Amino acid sequence: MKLDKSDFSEWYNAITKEAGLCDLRYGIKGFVVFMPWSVMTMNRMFGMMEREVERTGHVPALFPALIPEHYFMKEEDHVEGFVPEVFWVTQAGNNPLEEKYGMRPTSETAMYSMYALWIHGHTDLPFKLYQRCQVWRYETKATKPFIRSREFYWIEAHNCFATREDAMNQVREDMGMTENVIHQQYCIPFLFFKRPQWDKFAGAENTFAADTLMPDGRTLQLPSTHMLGQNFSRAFGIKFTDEDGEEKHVWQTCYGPAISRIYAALISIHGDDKGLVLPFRLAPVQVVIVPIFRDETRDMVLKECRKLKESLSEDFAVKIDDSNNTPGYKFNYWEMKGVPVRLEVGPRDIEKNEAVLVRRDTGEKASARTEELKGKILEAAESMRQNLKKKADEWFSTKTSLAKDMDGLEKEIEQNGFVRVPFCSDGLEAKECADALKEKHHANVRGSLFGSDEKPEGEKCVACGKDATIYLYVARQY
RNA sequence: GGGGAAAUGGGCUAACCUGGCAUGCUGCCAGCUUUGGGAGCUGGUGAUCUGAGUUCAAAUCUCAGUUUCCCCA
Repeated sequence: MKLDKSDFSEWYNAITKEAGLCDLRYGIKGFVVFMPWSVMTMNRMFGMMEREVERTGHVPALFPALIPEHYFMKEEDHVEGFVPEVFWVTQAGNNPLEEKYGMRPTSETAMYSMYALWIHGHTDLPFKLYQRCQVWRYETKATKPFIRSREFYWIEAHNCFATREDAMNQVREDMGMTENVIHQQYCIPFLFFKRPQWDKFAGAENTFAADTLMPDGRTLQLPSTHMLGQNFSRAFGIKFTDEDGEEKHVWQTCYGPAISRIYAALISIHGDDKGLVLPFRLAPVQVVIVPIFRDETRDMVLKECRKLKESLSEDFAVKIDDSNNTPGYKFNYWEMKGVPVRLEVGPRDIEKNEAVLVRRDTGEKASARTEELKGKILEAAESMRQNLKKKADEWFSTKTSLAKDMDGLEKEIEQNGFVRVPFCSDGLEAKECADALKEKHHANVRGSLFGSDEKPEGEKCVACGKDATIYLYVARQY
């Protein structure tokens, strides 16, 4: 099987099949079977993200997957935004239900109906809860495994605070978690944008989203964190008595890293023409031992491999490939799977008390003394993490360009990536301008760069030509 | 949301135009054999997406459905 990443769409379809990540043959549109190799990595991703979420004071809970319609309808904007993509349960057994139940597309309305019962006083705050679950959305856009499907797997954290300021600090903490895990550990680069008003989460005051880029230059939204203000707390009656004895509505935030989608970015950004390249800590098999033997050396070599596996298993996920395939086949197979470290062990190595260590990212081979292997593997693991991150960051940093007018935008958007443009506003009144960009250039406004206070001076909006007040970033989008 | 293409053993595919025995590779199973970059031989296993229509006869023609892929919004 020949992979060619220069045709990303083909590469992506091929790798999901060849590396055994998912099976599209289930037969319901947008519903995909995730297979062990992807699930094992996503489990590790979940684990790291959950540790981070708990480190920052969140506790876990699990809410029902079904949401009664009347919960769903409480917050007006939320209804408008989400109802078109809800799957509804209308019948149980042979009996039609009196009230239909929505399969959660996100859990605000499920969780906040309970929050209203649980939160009473300021000592209950901050209130930080998360759950790991799957959600369902009736997507009308083209579905693609992991990138966009009608059922996906995520973590959602839902927090309540006494003040707007506390809530805004949570938004910043969410961004920090995203940096710590998704950038530092998954080695995926992104920019945080403040979404324009016409593209925020349904029911939120403001939405901040981490956008990465796929190899074809189109952007993919990773976690977003939302400043909900008091929209939901008013709709659901989540109130607390403050120190001053006054009853107030809580200020809320929510944060949603979609692990299955982040996985799509992970495999796409790091993969190459030989297959997946997995960061060491996310690999289901971190070290694969390939024994090399002839008939007469077979038993001896396998015995040494087992000894080696035993000595390394305490620290790493190790597998011996003792199948009857040839070494070349095994090399290609495990490279396709993205296993970070391969150890080749044959009679020549055993004689010298060594093993050949091969790292997946560079293909570099080096012999190492058996007793030094653990250290060498740890070294390679850290070096690969840094290398993957550096490579991805460097590529990503070249993918933002500038344009001052439509002609410039037309030219730059063809190179793909983000294009920074002067814009009249990011308020609702500028939606028409955004629609114009979408129509003319298939370019989506992603928002203003968070934390940047760059102001255009004397520049005109690329769409309407009025005085520009803000720089926005646009990109073609998944 | 609009348009196009496709669907044949587990995977890839031939046959489809011009209706009549379903081809090859790969995988899988068994045996032999083989191992420092995708080995070989022998035997075996396994398929026309679903439903309707036309016809003596449908993988092939017609219609509908489902799913997948591509392009546009």
